[in-house]
Amino acid sequence: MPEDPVPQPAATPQLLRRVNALAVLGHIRSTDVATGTGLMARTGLTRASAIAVCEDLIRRGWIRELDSPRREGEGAGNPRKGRPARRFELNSRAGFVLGIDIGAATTTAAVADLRGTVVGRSSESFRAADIPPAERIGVVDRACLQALAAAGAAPGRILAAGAGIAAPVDRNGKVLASRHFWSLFDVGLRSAFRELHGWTVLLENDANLAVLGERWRGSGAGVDDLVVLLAGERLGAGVLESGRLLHGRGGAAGEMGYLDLVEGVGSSDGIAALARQWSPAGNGTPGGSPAGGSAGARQVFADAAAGDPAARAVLDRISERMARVIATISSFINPEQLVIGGAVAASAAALLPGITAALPRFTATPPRVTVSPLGDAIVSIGAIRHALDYVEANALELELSP
Amino acid sequence: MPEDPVPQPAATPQLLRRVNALAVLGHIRSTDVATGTGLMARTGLTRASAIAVCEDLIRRGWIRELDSPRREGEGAGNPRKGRPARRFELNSRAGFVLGIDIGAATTTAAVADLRGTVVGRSSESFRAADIPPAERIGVVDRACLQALAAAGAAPGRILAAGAGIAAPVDRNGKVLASRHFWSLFDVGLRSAFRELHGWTVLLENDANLAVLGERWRGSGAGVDDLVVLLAGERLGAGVLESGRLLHGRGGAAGEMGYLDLVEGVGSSDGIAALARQWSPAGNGTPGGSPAGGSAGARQVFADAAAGDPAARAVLDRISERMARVIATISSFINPEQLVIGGAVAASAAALLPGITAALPRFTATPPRVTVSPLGDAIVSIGAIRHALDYVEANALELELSP
DNA sequence: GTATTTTAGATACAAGCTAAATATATTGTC
DNA sequence: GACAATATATTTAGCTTGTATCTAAAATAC
Repeated sequence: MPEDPVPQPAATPQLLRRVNALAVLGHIRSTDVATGTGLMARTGLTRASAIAVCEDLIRRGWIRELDSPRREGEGAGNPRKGRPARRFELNSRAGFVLGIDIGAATTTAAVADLRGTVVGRSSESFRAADIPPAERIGVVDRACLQALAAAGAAPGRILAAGAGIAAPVDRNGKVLASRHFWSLFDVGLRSAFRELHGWTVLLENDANLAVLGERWRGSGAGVDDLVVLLAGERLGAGVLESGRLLHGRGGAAGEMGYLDLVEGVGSSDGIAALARQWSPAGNGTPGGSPAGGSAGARQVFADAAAGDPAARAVLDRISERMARVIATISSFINPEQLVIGGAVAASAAALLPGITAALPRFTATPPRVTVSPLGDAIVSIGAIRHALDYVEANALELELSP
Repeated sequence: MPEDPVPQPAATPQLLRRVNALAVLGHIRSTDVATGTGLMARTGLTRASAIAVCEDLIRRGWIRELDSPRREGEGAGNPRKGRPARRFELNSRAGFVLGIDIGAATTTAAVADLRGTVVGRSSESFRAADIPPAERIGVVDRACLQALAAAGAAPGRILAAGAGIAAPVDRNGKVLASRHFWSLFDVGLRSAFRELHGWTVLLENDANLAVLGERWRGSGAGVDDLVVLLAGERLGAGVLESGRLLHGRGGAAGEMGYLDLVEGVGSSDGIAALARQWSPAGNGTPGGSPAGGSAGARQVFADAAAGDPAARAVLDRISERMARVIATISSFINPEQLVIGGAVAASAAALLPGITAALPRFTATPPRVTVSPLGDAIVSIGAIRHALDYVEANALELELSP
């Protein structure tokens, strides 16, 4: 007999405390030191409620009260007279999150505290391409444990782990790819980490995490309609619309593999190939034989910077192609800003003027185009942000270990 | 002295009633007749609370109680024994909404009750292209008042009006287009209708409304990742991701004007032009001179249906182009389903097999492709849905006039 | 040392929900 | 036709979380 499920549990008085506590916690997180008066202003609660909520949060371990009566020179907002306010601050080491970037060759894990400060980081490589699933998860696990050791945090203190892979992941964390070894990180990683350490794993597409990271700590700070082109081994887009990640039906939003526009553009190998293809026959680059991979791509950028006209021409054409890709994105998504990130980002600055110049020819609403300052860490930083989002939304349901 | 604004008002006990009342109202809306026991099951409330909420909703005018003790043969869920349940139903004529489709040439207004049943409809044409703003709003106003008269509803009973225009509209209802006469419907329509009748106008892009309508009453019923290609005078896409409309920064998401892929495909004029361009030199179509506009397009479809090979070839090429557009959308949005709507929809059924066959060549994640059954009403139905969404979300803040 | 100012803490009370006990109306059975 | 069974309604008490208001405390300024 199938029970009628309750779609939304009834709103009980406890919901009020939950809502208000999250608002209070959010404000305390956003500021250095919070006082009752400050909380009243930002949350609309009365002092009595605000302080009751704080005491609740102290009991749960999320914040703590400072005992020193008041620091001098605290700033403009600090009144000179009156009874000193009770002061609360985030207990930023009440728990930690993991941000994991699972690449095809290497896995990087970073540990961050509740303020998002990275306190440990470690990488591990997959030795062979064809290792059994358990081994793969073992490699990821090792990177995580090393990062935890570096952070001096026990595994039990991890509140959530964000993990990015280079494959479509739907809203429920299910991996769509059937081709690669990625499919093994789906149920496998989640259940393995839950069993091994009790961790909650939030699996996401790497480009999606990149856009979260870029908005948080990159050049897209605070932009709610933001796209990151993650260009490296492959080209993927992470899309934020109105501050929300786009997934689409099967998590394949931003998967541009089939776009012939994209061909070659946006991956190191591809750029090297285009350079070979587009260069004058004999190959005019002084760098010698046109190497493939990132070395080849780097060579092209170096030659162009040195003034080599052939290399310049290659970059111009790449810029134009890139502009077309960006314009196409703008047609469907209309972002305010687009960030180029990933392995190509380092050299992408050279492409920026060309892209910006070409864009208005292809779209009426060109986004601002920038290059990510986050480098290799873009996905792991985004994974941290993703995990923190989860922790912040579920703070009152999570138990902090002492 | 700038007051510190309260971002989110504190959650007070009244919020509980609000949340629970909306849940109850939602269930009553979804069913024919609701009882206390049914509400308990769906909302998780206790009987006492459920009935208290109902009495509140009755007082406010949204629902009413049926006096007849119980209808016989009510259905399987109706128990045979026991004290008869109090029975509540939606007061579906407690208020009305307007759905307005403002086209370049014609404005159509539809009046619907709270269940979404259309109870009045009317159209008005813009006589000249260059009429002053006030006139334009007057034409729209006339269509609305005629529809209201047909519905037998007083203007004061309109709770919200959804209005669609063929231009980008951002999340705040601001029109982006500078070129057309659309920009005049921005602040103008809103303030005019507020002053004239006290109506709240929700302005939206027409394709966005179309996708809302299509999910509600079209072939995309219940699909949360849905795209509508609105093809007629122009080609625009309305995108629903996770049940939410995509706008992008300036409301220009789905504006494909600049995409050269799109050229010709998806508008009647364009199809006629392609037919002329692609037909064998002398023009093999028996329909005589290749007319432009929808007549020309219709001719191509008719010829193809009659077996004319040249016309067939034209349709094949159009199908392939259409498939490429759809595949590009899939790369960025990855919808579960894509619906072709608008003036072209009537003949688009002939293109469907070709599109469906071509799609897998261009994308790994092809959406289901269908043709809208809503015809010309697609935008106005979507506008009704949009207005109803607003009314349903703000029911407790809206005052019902008796 | 006293007034002023700012915050804390305490008390009273209101809204909304749950839970449990009691009351009521209908059907089915003997 | 009385009575049990059943499903629902209604009432009462109590809990949680708020607000509002009053009083107390602790600092600065003069």
